[in-house]
Amino acid sequence: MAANSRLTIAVHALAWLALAHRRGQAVLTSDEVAASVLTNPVVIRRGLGELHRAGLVEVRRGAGAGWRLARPPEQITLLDVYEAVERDPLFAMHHTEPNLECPVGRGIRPALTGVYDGVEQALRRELAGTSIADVLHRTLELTP
Amino acid sequence: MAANSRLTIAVHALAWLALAHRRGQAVLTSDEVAASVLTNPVVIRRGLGELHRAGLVEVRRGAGAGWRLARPPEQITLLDVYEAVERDPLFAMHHTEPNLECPVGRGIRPALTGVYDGVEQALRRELAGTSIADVLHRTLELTP
DNA sequence: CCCAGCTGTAACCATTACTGTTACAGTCAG
DNA sequence: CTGACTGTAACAGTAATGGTTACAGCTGGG
Repeated sequence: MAANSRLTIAVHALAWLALAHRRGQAVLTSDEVAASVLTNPVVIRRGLGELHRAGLVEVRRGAGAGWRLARPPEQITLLDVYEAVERDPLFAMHHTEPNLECPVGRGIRPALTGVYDGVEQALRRELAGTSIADVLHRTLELTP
Repeated sequence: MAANSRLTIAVHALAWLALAHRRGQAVLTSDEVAASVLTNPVVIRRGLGELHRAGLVEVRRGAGAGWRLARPPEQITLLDVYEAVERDPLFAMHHTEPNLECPVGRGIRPALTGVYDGVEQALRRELAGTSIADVLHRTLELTP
């Protein structure tokens, strides 16, 4: 499925913002986040930009600029993050329309749409059950 | 996520095999399946090849060759198909290992692995609840 | 009011996956 | 033996991703 790491990068950045805030550091620059994720700052700015558009983080420009969470980490779920960074549906339909003269070709798309919708709902329910605060908690728990 | 249509193609092919069998046609060639999906027969042979490796379909070679379901469509779930055609996990980790000197970089991977596993389990449960027979039923229901 | 320091974004590259296509060797029922 | 079909390699076009450089735009603090 050519899985991407955007959700991982975004959650990592948010958890790092949450921890920094708890430690008294109001904002982090894209360079500072990139130093934890170990990637290029532009990749971080792109990812945090999507989260900003979704209202999950705030950004200050100019001197003393940087990023911070727009609301407490308990109130940001992985579903919020998923919706912010993921555009495509889980499963794609046929690239070209199937043969409508075949009974299967005619009815398969709406039938699959129903099933796929159910799967996406299940995935969303699961993602909604975990917050950035939960992730941070488990992260620190695992590395004493 | 660069979603692909392999699951869709595979389910379409299986539903078509199930219907053809019900109509008295023992096997279908890749050309016949391709005519319903409207794609190249090689694409079908590739897809059905994966299903064959997973034991979901049987194939006969030589003259009078073709494909058929290895077991009744009620006993083939979309989870079976998903596992046969999808290799990558739903969400990828960082491409490069994060900074282990950062507490978040150190613990984020196992923390996310736990969450991602839960999501995949939810997705699998959902897929396991639908069989090829169900899909065929809904397909024909929607196109009288 | 200016400037250092940072964001936002365009542009480009290498890599990879997917779909579609041609070609051809291997297989086997009749 | 042969025709019909499978299995698979090889290749092309398209697209997404992650990484990188470059640079215009913004703004708090001096």
